[in-house]
Amino acid sequence: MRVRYAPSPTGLPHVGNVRTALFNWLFARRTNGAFIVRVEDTDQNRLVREAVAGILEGLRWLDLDWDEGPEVGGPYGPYMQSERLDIYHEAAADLIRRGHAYYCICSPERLKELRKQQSREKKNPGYDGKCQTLSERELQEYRDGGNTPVVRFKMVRDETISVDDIVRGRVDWNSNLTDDFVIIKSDGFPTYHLANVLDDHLMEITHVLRAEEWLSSTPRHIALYGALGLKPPQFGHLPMILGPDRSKLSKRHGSTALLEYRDMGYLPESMVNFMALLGWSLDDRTEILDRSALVESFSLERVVKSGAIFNIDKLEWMNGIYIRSLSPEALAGRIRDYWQLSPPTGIPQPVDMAYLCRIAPLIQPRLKTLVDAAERTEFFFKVGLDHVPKDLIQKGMDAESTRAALEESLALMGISDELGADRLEEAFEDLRLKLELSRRQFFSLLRVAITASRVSPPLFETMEVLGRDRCVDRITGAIGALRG
RNA sequence: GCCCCCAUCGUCUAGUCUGGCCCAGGACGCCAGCCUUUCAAGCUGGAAAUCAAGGGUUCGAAUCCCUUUGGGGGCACCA
Repeated sequence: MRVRYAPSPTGLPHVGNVRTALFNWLFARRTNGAFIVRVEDTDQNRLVREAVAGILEGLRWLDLDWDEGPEVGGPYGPYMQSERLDIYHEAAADLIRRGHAYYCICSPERLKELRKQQSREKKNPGYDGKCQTLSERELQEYRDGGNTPVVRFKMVRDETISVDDIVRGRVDWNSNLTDDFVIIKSDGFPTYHLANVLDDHLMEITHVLRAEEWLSSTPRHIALYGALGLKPPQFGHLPMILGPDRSKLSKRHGSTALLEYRDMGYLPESMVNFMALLGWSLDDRTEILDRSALVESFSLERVVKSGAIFNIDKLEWMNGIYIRSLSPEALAGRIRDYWQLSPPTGIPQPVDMAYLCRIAPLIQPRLKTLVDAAERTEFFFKVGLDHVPKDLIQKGMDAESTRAALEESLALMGISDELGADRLEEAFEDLRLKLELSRRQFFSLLRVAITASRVSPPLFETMEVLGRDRCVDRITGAIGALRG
């Protein structure tokens, strides 16, 4: 099996696009086939130079490796369509020679006028075939004027074109509903239809798995394969990914580009798992499937037909699952890498990895994304904390009793060595009984003293990781804040 | 306007081919409880779908047939 991902470098690919790439990749890996990346850069106007790099970076982030394509090459290259123009020209010339295509010199103005008239008359928009009867002399005159004609495919007439789509079953079209479409543009570049069909054949693609938006141009492709004397590949039109309003996903729906999700602190493994479940499922219960489980179980038979809304709440949940499945060291590594990508304001970089590895298990169950790591861990790194007296003073207490409790705590820390969480808890529990405070009162004020926040990871584990000196500093700071 | 695709909880989906195990299962989210020094996590429970609607076929239909409605995609010298 040979499948391909054929992005056009007009910008950063969005998640729908990448989901299609993922399904192709999964199918290739599942069947021990080949996954090919081919860049469809035939539109010179919309071309974005850095786009190819962004596309490949996205694939690498998700660890979707390609067997042939940019950077890795392969026996069917080049894999950039802009480097294959001769192939398209030759094929177009052959189609013209055999009467399947013809030159067209109609101006954009005439085509626009034609469409306007057609919509006025409530007829189907489409080229009327005027240039089918173009004479050699007219063509020559056009060229002498410094113009380059386009080439149109002479669409077959009075036929039923059908495809046996892998996910949709059989679909039929009346060939008369498709007009004579352009296959070579006036700038000499092929249109998608020609380039795509030719390359899929030349690269021996066996299965074309693409989004449903392509379904309606499939009759053109099949007609093209026919005129070229080629056997079409198998087609499978995948459901689309939709915005919350159920329309085709686009920029106006907010974050749609794949790499934005990396920037928002999502793990690539949760992206892969989540996207795989958009339009595919294993069974009636399995939600968590890592890449190897996906490769093992993916099948086109279980792809659904209807479009799916990208539900970020579920992604967030799944990201939490994957974060919790990491070892503390691995999580610390992810956080460090993420901070390298977008440095947090309150935490000096580079960060002490040994320390971060001890912090990691404390925040692990509390993270939804890697973004959360900064605010959750900031107090571990800060030198002077800003204690808010009103947060320090608990219900049923006043500044004086709070200060007294902190003084006692400070004394307790002062006499002890570095202690583990369990020993700390025992010691402070004894102190609490002596002070006749409730657990809520005492541990809450201690928590605020230690972290300058009412919310934190478990208190004594936090204190253990911070170490005696930092704890002493913080309690001292808290006492100072109460006085000021 | 024309062509094509699709239709199960708010969302992702299982079940549809091979009618009965489905007065519809799971997950996210939501609500409640438990755990608990905070916040999470975890555990338990709950609300949530007249299976888009209507008509058939059948002893029996989410599943088969017909019609309707709704949604989406496409109709470029864009992909």
